[in-house]
Amino acid sequence: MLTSNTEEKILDAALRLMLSKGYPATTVDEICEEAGVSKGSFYHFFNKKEVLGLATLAHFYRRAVNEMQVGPFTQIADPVERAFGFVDHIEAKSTFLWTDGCLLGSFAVELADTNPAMRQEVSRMFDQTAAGMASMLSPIADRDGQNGPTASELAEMFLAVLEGSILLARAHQDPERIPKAVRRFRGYLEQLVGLTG
Amino acid sequence: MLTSNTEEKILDAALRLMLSKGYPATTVDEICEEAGVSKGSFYHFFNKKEVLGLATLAHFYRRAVNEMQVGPFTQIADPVERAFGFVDHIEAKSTFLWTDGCLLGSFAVELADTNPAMRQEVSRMFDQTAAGMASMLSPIADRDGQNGPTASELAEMFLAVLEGSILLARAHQDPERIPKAVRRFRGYLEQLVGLTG
DNA sequence: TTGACTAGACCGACTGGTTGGTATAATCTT
DNA sequence: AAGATTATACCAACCAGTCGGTCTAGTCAA
Repeated sequence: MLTSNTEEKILDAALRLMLSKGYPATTVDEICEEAGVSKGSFYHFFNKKEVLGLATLAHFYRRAVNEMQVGPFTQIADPVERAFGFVDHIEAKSTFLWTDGCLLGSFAVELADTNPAMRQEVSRMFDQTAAGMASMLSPIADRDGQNGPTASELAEMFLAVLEGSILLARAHQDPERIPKAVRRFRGYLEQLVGLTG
Repeated sequence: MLTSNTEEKILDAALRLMLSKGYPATTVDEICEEAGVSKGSFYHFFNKKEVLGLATLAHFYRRAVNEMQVGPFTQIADPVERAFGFVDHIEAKSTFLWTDGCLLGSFAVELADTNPAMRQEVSRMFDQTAAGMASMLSPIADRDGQNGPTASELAEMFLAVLEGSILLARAHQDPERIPKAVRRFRGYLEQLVGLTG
């Protein structure tokens, strides 16, 4: 193999553990044990725990972005219907993506005050995600006159509903709360287009 | 003095540190230093770190519940107007309450998988808060026929928007996102009553 | 009033175990 | 051989929690 799979085993183990216990509570020794890799190997690939943290964040984000962007909704011609198709797609993928939590949210909660580099990276990823959502939802915002929310406001609200419901789902040990929250947000969007349509 | 203020100094320091860095990353030594208290005193009042964690959670929750329940909106006679007054009150208090984060949310993210007692307590507090919100918002749900969301669904959505926006505000270091999210949620409620009113 | 006694508040040195990180040697792969 | 990779032993710093003991305020008998 061109690139050894040790690095990926470490990333997968780190992702699992950090989602479950958070960044500070996840120890390097634990990651090595979970990945079936020695500590020497670990520090060969990641010279600091923080480097692994950023790599794990990117690992999670790449996967999530891909899952969110690839779906049948991309084939829908009508912009408004495509927007709703996008929301339905998020709903369908939500438990698979976030049953164990969202690493962006976890890092935001745990590291925003103490680790500027990590906070900035999370902020950048949230902005990028919101921008993608805004472009998908803009047909709905456009149909709703001047008084309604803008596309980026809709995206920000969607993100907040998602992150909030992921958090509540963890607190209640009930992953189904995430798709339910997405569906309720869809109801809000339906009202928006219903007002003028 | 009948009861020393050492216990409260410890609780205040613990709240500040745990909001900023999270539970696992906050050390007992650090709390003692921040509170200006010796380690012996700490373990005189709290025999385990987990006991302090639960006490700090209760400390935060008591304060938040009080801030949320006491406000001019309680004087409004019309139920629907009172519901909107409640949302406005949350908006007004939101930066004061959650600029540094929400301990329920932090603990949910960090401890849901590893500390069952803590997770259950957070879950209970969220349920109680949602119940209070549901009773405030039920006049809006009632006015919106059978197809619309129930009062408890509105409350769950409000909670998700709040926790989600608190998280995003931390990620972006922009506390103003919280009241903005609350106002957008208010817009959603306005649409709900506008449909049949 | 005074002195013996008690209970709870408080102190800081200490311990056993864990942490992130390093040094060094062995083992693959080409 | 030679660089890339992996394994093991190890370190200083730090962690939660313990321990023996001091201090202070109050109680109560004489």
